[in-house]
Amino acid sequence: MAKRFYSISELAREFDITTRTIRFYEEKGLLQPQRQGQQRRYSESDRVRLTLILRGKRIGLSLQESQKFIAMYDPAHGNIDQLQSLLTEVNQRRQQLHQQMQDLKAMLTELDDVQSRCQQALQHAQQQETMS
Amino acid sequence: MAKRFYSISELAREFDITTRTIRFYEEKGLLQPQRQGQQRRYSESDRVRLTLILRGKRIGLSLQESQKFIAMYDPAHGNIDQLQSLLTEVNQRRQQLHQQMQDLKAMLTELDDVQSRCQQALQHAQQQETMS
DNA sequence: CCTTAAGTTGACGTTAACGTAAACGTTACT
DNA sequence: AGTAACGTTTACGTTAACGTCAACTTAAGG
Repeated sequence: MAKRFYSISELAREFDITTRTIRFYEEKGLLQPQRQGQQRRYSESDRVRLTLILRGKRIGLSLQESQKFIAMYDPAHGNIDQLQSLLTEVNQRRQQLHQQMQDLKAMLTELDDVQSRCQQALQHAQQQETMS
Repeated sequence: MAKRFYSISELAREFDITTRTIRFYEEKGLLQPQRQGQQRRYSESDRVRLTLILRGKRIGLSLQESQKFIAMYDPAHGNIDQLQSLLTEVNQRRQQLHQQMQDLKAMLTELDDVQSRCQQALQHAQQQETMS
């Protein structure tokens, strides 16, 4: 089984971020670790939240957006209206993510293009070099 | 054929951004429109650059990063060393984009999960409602 | 007891990416 | 001549996401 609890600097090392950053996330309401006296104790679920936040950052989400995403995941949506609005939000997010997918694919093929042209150019340049 | 030139507000309308934003991108060296007297005239290639910038933003790139991407695209890389370092940079970028792809896919499947659970809950809730 | 390592709470500083407002010029009606 | 509609520069304001101290506490080891 995994470890029961983590200290702040353990998490910082694991994810290669500073402790300041972790405390900042707490300040913004993205994490709520327990306390043992003064010190913060991070549970496995805190750790998961942190990975979600950082994944969000990698794809360009703001902390607020990541917060909303995480809120979507846990199942505490009581009445019908809430469920409805949650569903519409889910669909909006899906749209956005699909758009990002398209953008990523486009950029990747463009990179392929750059790469092959670049290699071509290298071939020529190196031939020139051996000629001189 | 497309239009020869665009005014700043035309582009602003088309891309749903402010003229301030466009001038800001110029300030940062991402655009270099011609001038006709005082006023800026944007060519088709300026317009393309703008779309690239905005696409970059959608996937979470900073303006500097977009700038580098765009710089990669145009073929003005003279000597061998430059070509080599360009190739390594291309590969780094590719890595990063692939990571983003993974992240996106993960989030999308999680959204699928949320959605189905959400619909389940709605079913139950609505049944409850007709019972009362 | 002293030091060292890790933790804590303020509080101010910084960078990116614009927003906002002032003060002004140019063209185009009417 | 007046007044919109569009453009310009300059400059200060703002928000997010931390960085960077400073001043303090707490726990562990020699």
